[in-house]
Amino acid sequence: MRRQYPFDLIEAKWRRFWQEQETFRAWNPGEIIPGDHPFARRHGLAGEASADRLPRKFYILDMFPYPSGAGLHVGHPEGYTATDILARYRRACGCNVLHPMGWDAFGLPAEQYAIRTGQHPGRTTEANISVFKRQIQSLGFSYDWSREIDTTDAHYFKWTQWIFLQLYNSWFNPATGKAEPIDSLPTPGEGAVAPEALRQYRDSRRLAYVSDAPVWWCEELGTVLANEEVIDGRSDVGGFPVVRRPMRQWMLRITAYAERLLKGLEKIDWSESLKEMQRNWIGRSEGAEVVFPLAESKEAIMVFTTRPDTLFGATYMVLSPEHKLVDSITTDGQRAAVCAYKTEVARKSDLERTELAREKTGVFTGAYAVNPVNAEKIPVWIADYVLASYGTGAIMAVPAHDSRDLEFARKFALPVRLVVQAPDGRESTGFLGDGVSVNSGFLSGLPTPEAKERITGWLERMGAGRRTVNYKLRDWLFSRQRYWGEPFPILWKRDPDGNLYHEALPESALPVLPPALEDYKPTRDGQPPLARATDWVNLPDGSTRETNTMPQWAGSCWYYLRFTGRRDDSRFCRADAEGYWMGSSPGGAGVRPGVDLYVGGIEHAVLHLLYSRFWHNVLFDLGYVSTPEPFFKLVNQGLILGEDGQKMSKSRGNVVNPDEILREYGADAFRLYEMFMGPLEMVKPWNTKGVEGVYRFLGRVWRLFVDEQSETDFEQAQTASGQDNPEALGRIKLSASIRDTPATPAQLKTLHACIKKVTEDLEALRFNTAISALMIFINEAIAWDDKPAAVLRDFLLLLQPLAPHLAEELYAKLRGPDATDGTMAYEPWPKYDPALLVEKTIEMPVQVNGKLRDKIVVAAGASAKAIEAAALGAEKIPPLLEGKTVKKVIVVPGRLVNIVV
RNA sequence: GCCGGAGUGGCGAAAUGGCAGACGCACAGGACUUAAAAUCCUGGGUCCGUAACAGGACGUGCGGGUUCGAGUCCCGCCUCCGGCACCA
Repeated sequence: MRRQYPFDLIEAKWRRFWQEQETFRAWNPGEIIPGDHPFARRHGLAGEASADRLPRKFYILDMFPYPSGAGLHVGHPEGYTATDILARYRRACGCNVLHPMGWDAFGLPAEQYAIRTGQHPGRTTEANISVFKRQIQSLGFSYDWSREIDTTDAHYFKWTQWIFLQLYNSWFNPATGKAEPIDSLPTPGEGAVAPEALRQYRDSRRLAYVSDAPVWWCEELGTVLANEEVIDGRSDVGGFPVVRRPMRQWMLRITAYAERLLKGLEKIDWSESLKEMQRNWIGRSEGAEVVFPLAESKEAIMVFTTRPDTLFGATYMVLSPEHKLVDSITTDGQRAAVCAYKTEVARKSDLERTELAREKTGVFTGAYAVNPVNAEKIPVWIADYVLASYGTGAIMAVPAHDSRDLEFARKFALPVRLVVQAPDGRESTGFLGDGVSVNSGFLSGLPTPEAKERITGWLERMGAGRRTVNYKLRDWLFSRQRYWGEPFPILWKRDPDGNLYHEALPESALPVLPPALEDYKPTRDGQPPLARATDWVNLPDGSTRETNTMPQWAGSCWYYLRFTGRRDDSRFCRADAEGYWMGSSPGGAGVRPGVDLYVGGIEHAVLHLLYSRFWHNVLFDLGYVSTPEPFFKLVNQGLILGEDGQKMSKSRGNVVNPDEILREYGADAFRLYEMFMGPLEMVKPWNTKGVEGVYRFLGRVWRLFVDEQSETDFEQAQTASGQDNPEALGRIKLSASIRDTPATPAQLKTLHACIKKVTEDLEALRFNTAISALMIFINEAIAWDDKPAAVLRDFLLLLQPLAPHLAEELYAKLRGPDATDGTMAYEPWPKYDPALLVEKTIEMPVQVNGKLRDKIVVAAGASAKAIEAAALGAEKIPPLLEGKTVKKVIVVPGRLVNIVV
């Protein structure tokens, strides 16, 4: 295929220009803006600008990538192109745009590579970053590179460690619903408390705490994982089996924020599906805790239920096999069976345990509990369908109205008692919804919601239970047994009695750098690799360093805050910069709280997006940030599939490398195609033929502007010299058909229809239809004999966000050699004039009984009556009405006429 | 099972309740060319029909409904994609 236009020279030229001129540098309040910067010229803002003088801010953020060794694939630039178009559009609209990029570089692949090669992961990370950066820059994105971040850079992770210290030094005060300094935690009881007891009490309340509870251990990866990283009993990364195992680990108390994380969703502009995923993960359910005393002992079983109204229907109870009461309540007669069952359950993997099709299993403990509502003695079983990790690890079983309990009751011949009548009056076992209580003593006759109220009140008065809310969300397991992550700023010490305790390092000790290691390999027993660096671990005073590292998510929890400034070793971010860019300080009307637009993949729905909201809430409570939510509007770009419609993967061999596309068609065509494929949020297959389509469009734009002869001369000179000479681009002349002539009404209409459509589509992120509007303009304009320069100039302004290199080159030609400004990036966005779009005459379809039969042409302002008359008189209409009576004529002026017979 | 999202030509797709298929790909025909590529022009949902032009019927996953009028709204299904799942 013949080259459509010299995109390689044009694109290289403008990328260099933007870089050298710092065209896309974003300006913070208080910074000195050079007078010759196009931003200063546009806004008349040379010199120092305070926040209230700067224009309205717009913060457009991409989820920063993990720089893998494989380089960029075509999925990365999809979101980046969308955000770049918006960033350029907002600049043209007059906003101060923050559009940064960085590297989320701690993580497993670099470490695994280090294990194989013995090379320090920092070196591979550096190499990968430079590949990613070159690829990303080759697409002409308007990032402010002066704010680049690398999470593995000590200047950055110093502040990740610092935020950990803030978590460590805080507790969640339920009375205020906020995080507060740990020093403010009231001491328990009266009078003086022993230092040892006080320390333990505080440690049990910190937002970062140590726990010995069972955690997910992945032997293959040699580390523990968070709930969010385990999918169907396997690791999210690599798909290796994980097992439950008690280990001493650092946890973050995200559960304290469950309600806030839920509530916060109401105020932000995210897709309903994404919000729903977070809601499901948090898993709030309202219900009651009910206490069932045991018949033969002083102990009692606490259960959680969302259906306290069915208490009269509880015919047995079930403890999870791990429940702490199991051993003490089991009778001698049942002990052998219970032990055997527990052993069997412990042997099973979690995958097997949660196997859905599995038949229910369980064993009777021999014990009986007393139903508080009717003093009935009901048997206590253990079964693995009750999970230790949810609620209280015990349930009251109401087989008539719970499908799992029913299955279990049928298998073990336990009684089933109906206590809810369906709204249609039927009484049926297995009815799960709301109805009316029956066979339920003082609840009988009450609709379910009222019955719930009544019984909960009764339980509270009797001291047998209380209203409560339960969450599926678990605390965040925050430590990993890996090398390539942030070390914890924590020391372990022993008190005079020999008890081990932890202590935070002071801020002055940050950053805590990881030690040099020969061997990065994780261990099979969970001993972190850092423990091998004995010189690093052991301090002269006898204390030892924490050897776990933070998970990959730590660095990405707050990077968007770091972007609000440039490198600053004295604080995690400046309050004035944070206030301006996160939108809490003056910056014009309509400023949104948080990042204005955040674009990234859906895969982080319950990982990064939940974790960073949690950190942000804590930082907000502690007064370090000014908004409660980090990301105001969030959009997930859809996956790009291979040409075969399958997910791109190395093994399928359907991966498309952007470098090849760029070489063949250039960055502008690549950007345009990624956006033209379809709506941003949809899943869509790649088709390289489609790139040719938009490439041809750019060729048409080029040929519309340039003089054919001068371009032919240019091409021949290039071929003759055998090398690409960027200077020669200047010899290509504008087409003689472009003149400073006034535009005809038809030309203006074409232009303003295009302005309207592109403006509306960019506002709504409909890039595919914005591009088709540009195509329609070119298809018409290419036929014009005289091309008014002013019209084409506005067209280039519309093209600039989407295909910036070509637009800049043609704009420079149009402006002529005397023009002073080097870039069009800050030229004001064109406005459309609705008056120019008004038609003098309108063609309207005429339907008979809803079927299109004819068309009429009427004056734009024609009355309904006149339109009706014209429709009835239209050529093809009278024959169709013959012998029939017209019942009604619907006239929608400007739209259509429908004659009903 | 539950919660989201989607289903429109050969393909990617477009359509404030108002002419279904804009724009693009692929395809076919033509112009230019010694030829090809590139470019430019033309065509196109399906079926019936005609020498041709006309003309007609059907058509947005399926079945109903509301409406003068439904791809769009409502009810009931089917299929695909994503997420959650013995969560009491």
